Amino acid sequence: MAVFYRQGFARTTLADIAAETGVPLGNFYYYFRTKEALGLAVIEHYRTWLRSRFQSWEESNSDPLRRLDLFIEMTIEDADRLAASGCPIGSLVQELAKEDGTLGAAASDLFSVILTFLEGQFSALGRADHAADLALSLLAIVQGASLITNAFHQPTIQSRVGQQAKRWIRTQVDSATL
Amino acid sequence: MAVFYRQGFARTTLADIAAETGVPLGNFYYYFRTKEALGLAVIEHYRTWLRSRFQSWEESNSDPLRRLDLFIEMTIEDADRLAASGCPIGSLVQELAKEDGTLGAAASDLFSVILTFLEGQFSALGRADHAADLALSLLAIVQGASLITNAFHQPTIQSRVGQQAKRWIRTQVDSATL
DNA sequence: GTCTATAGCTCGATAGAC
DNA sequence: GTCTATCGAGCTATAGAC
Repeated sequence: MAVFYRQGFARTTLADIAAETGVPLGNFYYYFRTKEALGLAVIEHYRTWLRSRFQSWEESNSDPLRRLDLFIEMTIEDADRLAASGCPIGSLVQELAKEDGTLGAAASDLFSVILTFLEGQFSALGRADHAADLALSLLAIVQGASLITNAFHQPTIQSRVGQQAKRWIRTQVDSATL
Repeated sequence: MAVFYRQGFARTTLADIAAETGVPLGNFYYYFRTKEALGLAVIEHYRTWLRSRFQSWEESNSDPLRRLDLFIEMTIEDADRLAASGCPIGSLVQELAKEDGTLGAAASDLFSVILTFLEGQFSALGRADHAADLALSLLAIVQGASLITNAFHQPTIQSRVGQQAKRWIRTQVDSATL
């Protein structure tokens, strides 16, 4: 996962992973039939990681607005990694979306998991009418921020855009409360 | 440019370009010393294209708010291409940002060109205080939208997020006018 | 300047000893 | 199950005829 994240999927060779893990090259093909299968396993890991993250937020926090803040703050706390290699999920989606097939669909499905969570929070905040649009916009701004953060290798960008996103959410929620 | 855009830089071979253009493989190395030099030429083309686009908007339209709308509408009109292959500039930046060196820096510089234009419009709208942050946020939301649009291959996503972005701009500008 | 052929290398995947 | 050696395909880049 670490090597795929740092270098991207296509640019990472099995020899790279073998060197970093100490696992001999041939062993991978005992557990994974192809490099694509290895990629699918990584995507599956991200999926379960996302689900457990969201579940823990929903259990430990009853305020939907606070949960949306946690989502944004997570990316701000990760800003150093984002500046170095971008969002691990976003760059996976971007790289694999262009090639059709199983891998691209599996990666894109990670966005569905995120969108479902965000939509739930906006609905709970009284914006069930446009929850889907608001979720799309929030995911877009966070993903775009991490792309720019990575492009300029400047962690502060993620934080600056993140603060704007928090303010934007409040304008959307306040207009519903009125 | 078309093949790089559809397939990405790394995944595109010179044989692909030769097949699509009818230019024999060896000829490329008469005009470009390496594949990287060919990539730099493509980036340079995008840069001049961006500059002429922005200049034409500034000449034909005196309202900065209208110019920001034009920027968003451009991505909406391009939604079909975005759904198929993502933003040509954004995917270039994403792919090349991870590898250091000339190519990544040149690609990221395209974002600087866009940000400078957006910043100018926000400043003209009376938000000189936070023009840089607003420009970052607008670029982020448009780039993120195109990533999601591409991930799900659904052109409508770009339009839905674009409308949200237009509304967001107005809330930022109105608060300055008050 | 244009084109063909191919060198030199790297990668994913496999064979087969242990 | 673990590991080494290597095959075959495909890539960038070059050599050299025209």
